[in-house]
Amino acid sequence: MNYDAFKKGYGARHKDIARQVFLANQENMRIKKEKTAVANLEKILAAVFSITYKKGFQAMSMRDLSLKTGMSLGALYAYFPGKEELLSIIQDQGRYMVKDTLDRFARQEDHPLEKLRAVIRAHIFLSELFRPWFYFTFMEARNLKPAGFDAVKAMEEHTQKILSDILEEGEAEGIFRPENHELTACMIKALQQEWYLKRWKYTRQKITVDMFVDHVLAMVEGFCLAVKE
Amino acid sequence: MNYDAFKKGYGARHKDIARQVFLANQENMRIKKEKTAVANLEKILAAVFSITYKKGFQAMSMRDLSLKTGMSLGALYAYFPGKEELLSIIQDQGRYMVKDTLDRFARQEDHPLEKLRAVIRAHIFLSELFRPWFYFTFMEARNLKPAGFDAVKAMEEHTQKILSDILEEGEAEGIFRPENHELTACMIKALQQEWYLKRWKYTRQKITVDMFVDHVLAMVEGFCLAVKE
DNA sequence: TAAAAACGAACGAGTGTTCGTCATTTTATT
DNA sequence: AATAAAATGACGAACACTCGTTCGTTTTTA
Repeated sequence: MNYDAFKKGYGARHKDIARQVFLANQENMRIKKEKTAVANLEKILAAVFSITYKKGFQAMSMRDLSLKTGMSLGALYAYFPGKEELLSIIQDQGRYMVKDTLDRFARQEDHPLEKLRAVIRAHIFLSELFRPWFYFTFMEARNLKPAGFDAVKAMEEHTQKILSDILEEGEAEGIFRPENHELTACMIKALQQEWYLKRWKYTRQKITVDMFVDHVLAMVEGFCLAVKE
Repeated sequence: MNYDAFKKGYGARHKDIARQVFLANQENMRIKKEKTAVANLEKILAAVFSITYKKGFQAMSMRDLSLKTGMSLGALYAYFPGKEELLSIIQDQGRYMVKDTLDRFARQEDHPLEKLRAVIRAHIFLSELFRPWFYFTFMEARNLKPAGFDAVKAMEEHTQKILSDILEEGEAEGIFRPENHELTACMIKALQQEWYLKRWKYTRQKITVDMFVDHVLAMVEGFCLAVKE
């Protein structure tokens, strides 16, 4: 599966994500009608990503956000209780998207090697499709309150476990070499993260997602696969 | 070479780094005597790292810094022209340390495989020794002005080239497999960065630098080494 | 003509930075 | 060795500004 195939198969678009955000936080919003809420949330999210990509969430002022969205300060506060809560809302949604997708792709395959490939691919392709979300989630995690940051850590360890479980399973079947699978899972996660943390580099070097994914898979398989005698 | 050996062999300590910072920025400081300057710079740097690790540089106020260092607001401004310049000073010094060390270790070895190992090890061990510098350099890079950020990009590509050159050289000698060495260099850099970006994870899982380095090397060599017939 | 949504001036708290003043150390002179 | 003079460094109140947030009002929608 390449990126285009993934993109077509993966239903959700930016508007759908905005709708999910609305439904999940409806009780904290003063906006009643879904249509207006979703449309404006989409504008707000896009503006947040655009502004914070360059200077970070802390440095983004509500006036920046007002200017970028074309909405007034007062209007913005109808969509979220405060700046800090806006951060949590985005982080929560970002985590939900990743967890939901990875679990889904892990269940689709049966053979450990295919499962490993599917999960690694899904993560990188998803991070390409929702790059701003991924970048934001990583870079702004430390601005969360302790409870929020704990959720980030838990999520990191959850996705790590998905990978190490697959490796474990594959070792039991004699497909993968015996190794420190926890550590290998960490390495895989590091490689995945590279893609959305340093996109400027790959854009400049004209390296596509598909090339990147293939290289990651080659590297992981070269290390993990049991040598055939 | 393990971390302890690296640590002993690597001369510079925190005080020496503070001295380098003083000598490099002496003309912008109102402090004349080296001894006082170095002692206070050490306090300032430590305070900056301690504060920004949790909330980032933008969110650190000069009053936070004053409180943590025990120095008055007025005194702080005798050591750097302004908050933004303080950021550049730390970033510049961080880059200088990495470049200087990597170039040194690359020159020490002759055989491509040994050179590759030495450079990878040196980078990770250095990031362990000066973890706050590395974390700060990565996380606060986007707060720099365009010129500063360009320097960061150039540095990233310089260290990538050190690695890809070694791989190229090794391929010519038949030691390494023919591959997209640029991309492999990127992967190696991603693995190295993982160590200082997610230290909390490795501390919790009781994984030492030496274990981490060995795993990275095993992975890289498993992928790069030509198969012996 | 209500209900819903958007508006933006106003508020108090917190920001980076300056500068006149004071304490301390070094140098020069007796 | 004692003292005066000069240089150095530290201090923190004060300034102009920006921040997140509120709320009474106006505009738009149904």
